[in-house]
Amino acid sequence: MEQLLRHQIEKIVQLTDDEFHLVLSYFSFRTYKKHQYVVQAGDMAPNDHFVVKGLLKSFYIDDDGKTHILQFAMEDWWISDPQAFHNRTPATLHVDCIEDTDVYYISIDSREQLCAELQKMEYFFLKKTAAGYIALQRRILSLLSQSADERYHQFAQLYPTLLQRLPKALIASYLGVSRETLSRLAAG
Amino acid sequence: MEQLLRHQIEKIVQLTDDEFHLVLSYFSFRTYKKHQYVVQAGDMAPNDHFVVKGLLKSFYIDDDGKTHILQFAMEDWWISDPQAFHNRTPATLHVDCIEDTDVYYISIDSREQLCAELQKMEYFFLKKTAAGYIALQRRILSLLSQSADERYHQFAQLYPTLLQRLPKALIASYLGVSRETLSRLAAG
DNA sequence: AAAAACAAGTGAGCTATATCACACTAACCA
DNA sequence: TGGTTAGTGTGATATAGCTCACTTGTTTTT
Repeated sequence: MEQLLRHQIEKIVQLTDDEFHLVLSYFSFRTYKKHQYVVQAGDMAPNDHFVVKGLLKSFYIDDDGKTHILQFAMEDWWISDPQAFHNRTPATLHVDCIEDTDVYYISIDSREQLCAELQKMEYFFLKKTAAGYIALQRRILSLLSQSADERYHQFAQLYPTLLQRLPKALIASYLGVSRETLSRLAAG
Repeated sequence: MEQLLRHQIEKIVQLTDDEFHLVLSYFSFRTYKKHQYVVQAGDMAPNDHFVVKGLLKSFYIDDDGKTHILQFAMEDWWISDPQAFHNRTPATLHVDCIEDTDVYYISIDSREQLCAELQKMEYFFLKKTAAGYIALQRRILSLLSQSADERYHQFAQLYPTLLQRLPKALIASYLGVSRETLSRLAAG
């Protein structure tokens, strides 16, 4: 379970056993039930969460009360309200659990202490954030250039696991398509 | 001119004169003419560019030959093909100049050496990348939840300078709207 | 075991935005 | 300095995707 986190870090920087135990000491572990909220808009949300088991989503509720999904996170992924996390401001997003979920989480303060103590962890977080940035640019490009149908099929190809584990209505909300339209696309 | 770069860094970390000269020694300076390419899709593009003067765009050309603008950059902004930069792979985006432009640029290798030598610069780049990530999330949200009209007026409010300096067709491409539709929105 | 809530599909009509076509003006450059 | 190209506006028509309304099957909940 810890190994999942260690393995993820070691894709980018190598750690001795002692170093990994230092890293781990800055994290906490927690369990959530399906439907439980991890972050609520309006509250402070100073933690970033590494998913060990389960499935979550982060989403925004707009002025018309419509829900828009920004991110899913399953095993080996991270999730938070990044703005609330980095700027220490109240959350504007919600994060909740689609399945029973286990996470390791770390506060922004702990993360900065950890990076000060173990320099290569700052390199790790920099690489991780840059990779996230690139992924978001790709998603913007797909929203700008692809039809609903193309986006759906690309999603299906890219995340076959999520396709199975998620209700279609959530995928629709992530892709920026209505439930009904996605249902018609999925058929063809 | 150097001061612009120094000032931007010092919004996040403080530097002594010696430290700033060290930082600057890792950058190079270059001038571009309007219409000149800074990055061409297919080429290696290992540099990130800090704009001292001028205006640029990064864009993707899709399979139908349509252009989609990912980013503009004017004074005090950074621009690159992030994927090509971070992963040292050939570019998939183009970057070119909308006006005559001056930049300081740094290669990924130089940046990593600089961070190894001056730890707080790694903190600076981490913060900068995180801020960029948050901005992209906001843009995704606006693509998911807002109408063309709302996106245009939000852009106009957020970037009044760009509104004046850019041809409307480029703004349309950035917002994911046709030139004609944007022209009709701009009127109302 | 019944009732309620969730998930998925589908028809009918509507609307925001795209596309195509043309006109006009201003800016650039040979 | 006159010809070409860039920028903008606007009408007419087409269409992808939305909304609303209903059905049916499947999990949860009690």
